[in-house]
Amino acid sequence: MSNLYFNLTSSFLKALAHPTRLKIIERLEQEDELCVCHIYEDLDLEQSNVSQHLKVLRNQGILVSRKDGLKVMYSVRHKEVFKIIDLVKAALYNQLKEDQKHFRP
Amino acid sequence: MSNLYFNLTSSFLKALAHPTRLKIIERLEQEDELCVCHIYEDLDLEQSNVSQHLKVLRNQGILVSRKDGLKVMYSVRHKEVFKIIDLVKAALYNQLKEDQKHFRP
DNA sequence: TAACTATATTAGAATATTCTAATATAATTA
DNA sequence: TAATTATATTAGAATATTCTAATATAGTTA
Repeated sequence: MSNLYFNLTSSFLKALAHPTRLKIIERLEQEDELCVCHIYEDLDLEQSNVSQHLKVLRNQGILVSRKDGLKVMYSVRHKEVFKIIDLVKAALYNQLKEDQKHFRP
Repeated sequence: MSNLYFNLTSSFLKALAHPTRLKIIERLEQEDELCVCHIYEDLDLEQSNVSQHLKVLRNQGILVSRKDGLKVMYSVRHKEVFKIIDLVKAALYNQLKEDQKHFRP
């Protein structure tokens, strides 16, 4: 595999690798499409901070946005993203399950 | 989902999100188990740099190591990791394919 | 046990990420 | 058109990541 591939892949993963950005993506799995105002109210975060995180995700092609009057509506571009996060969750679950074994009383 | 879950997930993703660490994991998919010396020679990197990256991956539970004389052998702990990276690759591929459409001459 | 080999750790500089606070932009409505 | 609303951008401080170079540790062999 080429250097380009490793760089693109790590950039993609880096964009996902932040608690706030994962929360945004989770909300967008539940709601399909949300305006910025709903996202930062739901997550109880600063508007500018959420805007910055949304920019990271959109720049990486993970989210798309469209204007709707004053609002900007965001949504996940490709559903694969949800699958990736689910797999990470599964991997973490298996790791913790195995770690637990070594602590049996 | 809890804050703990988002933090664990983002830590896991962050550990994967580096070109060198992705290269290490790719080599370990081809070879199953490798000593540090083979890894840094293959990737043409500093020994201490590779040791640091291996530490990140092991701390996150992505790699495991065992001693074999002077050498330390590393391997991927759970194959799910390969699947995660493959899915990222697929997502990137689909994104690029779609981007391409908008540049048709 | 001294020298050697493989790996790990540390310090510190360079760079990148993240947040807050302030400000800018763009669309809407009075 | 002025005020309002929703979002984006910027500056800059705080923190985190990454690399190199030097050194430490641990196991092996002469």
